[in-house]
Amino acid sequence: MNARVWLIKSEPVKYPWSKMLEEGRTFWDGVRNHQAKNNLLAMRSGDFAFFYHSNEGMEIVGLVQVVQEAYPDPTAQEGPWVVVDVVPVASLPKPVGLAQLKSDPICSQMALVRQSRLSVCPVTEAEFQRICEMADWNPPV
DNA sequence: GCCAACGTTGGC
DNA sequence: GCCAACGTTGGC
Repeated sequence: MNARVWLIKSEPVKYPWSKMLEEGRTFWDGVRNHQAKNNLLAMRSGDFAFFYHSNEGMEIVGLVQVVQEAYPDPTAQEGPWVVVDVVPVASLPKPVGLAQLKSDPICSQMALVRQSRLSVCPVTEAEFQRICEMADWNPPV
């Protein structure tokens, strides 16, 4: 695939996957970390992102697609913060938990695992394939 | 509930 | 410019 793959985190208490499905489209706000912001800026329309539940659940539950590239965060008073717009693509048949990722030779090297506080991180092609496999899912790409 | 990782702030 | 103090995130 040409599109790149990312992973975005959300606490289910604040914005669960069920709400993403319900709303159909949202802007991804709240990023206040420069590394995460740079990742948002690097996203292109058509890129995909796994949707990860942090804190509670601690698992990848779905895939979204970027439909609007970075623009200023409407919820930020000031600063360089940006958001992107995403739409849900699919729920994973089997969510993939953090423990599973950690025990997998490919996925244990993920930015998600190595840098637990980074809320927007890149996913490699190999990691993407492996996660789809673990999720019992054939990506429509 | 605790703690590690890490970013930010402010004194010097 | 360094570093201690502190706040936040997120896993356990």
